[in-house]
Order: sequence, then C-alpha cells, then structure tokens
Amino acid sequence: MESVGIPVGFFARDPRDVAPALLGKWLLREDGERLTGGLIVETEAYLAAHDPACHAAVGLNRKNKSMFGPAGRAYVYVIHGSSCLNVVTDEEGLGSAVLIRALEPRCGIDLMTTRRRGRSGKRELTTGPGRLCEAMNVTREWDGHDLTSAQRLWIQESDLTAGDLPLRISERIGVTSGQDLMLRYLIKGNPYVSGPRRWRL
DNA sequence: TATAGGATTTGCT
DNA sequence: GCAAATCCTATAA
Repeated sequence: MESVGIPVGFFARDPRDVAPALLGKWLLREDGERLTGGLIVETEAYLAAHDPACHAAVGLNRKNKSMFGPAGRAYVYVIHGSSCLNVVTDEEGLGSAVLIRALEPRCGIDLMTTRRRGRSGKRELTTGPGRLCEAMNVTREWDGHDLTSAQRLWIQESDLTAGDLPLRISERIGVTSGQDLMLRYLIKGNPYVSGPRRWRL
C-alpha cells in the first residue's frame, strides 16, 4: 500500500460534510516498521456554532487550541482516562472537528491486540474512540499532528467510496448536551460500529 | 490540595 | 442493560 495523504481542502469544510465522507477511508499508524490501522466505520461531527457539546464552545484554551488550528490536524483529548482522536475541520479559527469513533481493524492486528493488553475480541480492538487510540498508540502527544502528511499517523483514501456505502445517521453517543442533534455517522450494518447491534442495522 | 465532572470502558445481571 | 471503575483535567480555595 502506498502512503498518500488527503488534501487539506477535504477537511476545510463543514464537519457535517467531512464526517460521512470519512467513512471507508483508512486511518493508519506507523511507528518504526510496524503498521497498524483500519477503515473508518463510525464518526461524529462537533460544530463550531450552536453545539454545546463541542469542546470549542467554551472558547479557545490550552486544551482545545488545536481545534481552532488548520483543518486536517489531529485534536486529541483525554476523557475518563481514555484518549480520543478527532480531525479538525472548517476554516482556521472556527473550532470544529470530527471524532473518529470506530475502525474496522485491518493492519497489524497482532500489535493492536498487544497494545489492548490481549483483549482479542473482534469488537474490542478498535470499536470505541478510546479503544482505537489505545490500539494505535495515539495519545495527547499527537495533538496537533498533521493527518494529511501520510507519515506516522494519517488518513488516506481506500478502494471504497463513502457515497456508495450504506449510511446511517443518529444522535451522538455519550454527550450530555446537544443530544438531539443528529451528528453521528456510521456504515450501516458494519460489525465494528460501537453500541448495541440494533443501533447499526 | 481538594473536588467535581466528563465526546469511556468494563463487568456483571 | 445498567452501574461501577477509572482517571485525567479544570477550577476553586
């Protein structure tokens, strides 16, 4: 597989457009000679305006500043002890992102299993935002990393076209505000989407 | 230094 | 399906 990044312009638009377009794309991680990663199957959009659940809603601070940076960069935060990976969207300064919630694991399964401390269940590897970060060794240190760079941690095109995949949209998971907003995007029927089975049918 | 809270995960019923 | 564990972060004292 050849490493090719995605142009910044893909990310520099409304997260409600970016989030569904990311479905079916690769999220890859290379450290040393070891490649891990998979196909994105579930995302959530966090909006720059009128979205109380978005971390940018409180204004720019030390923790969320990368959210206001250039599109295509990583925004990594920690919650309940777990890291979560986002891609920054929109024009610089607005403060929006897409949370990557689940992958279909494809590369470096063994290494990801090790990082997940032996949890080898098919849905225990990269199903859930905290789990996929643990499996791919993504921590807060990756905050601000350029995900268009095709190096070390990046997103790239696959053979799949997001528009051809069966799309389902729902409320976001876990948020305590803005629950009514339909901003979660998933590949319908994909077994690696988080949550109970009925939520992905 | 103490405390509350959160875009989670896990285990048990 | 639910509740507890976990644990970092921010805020206040």
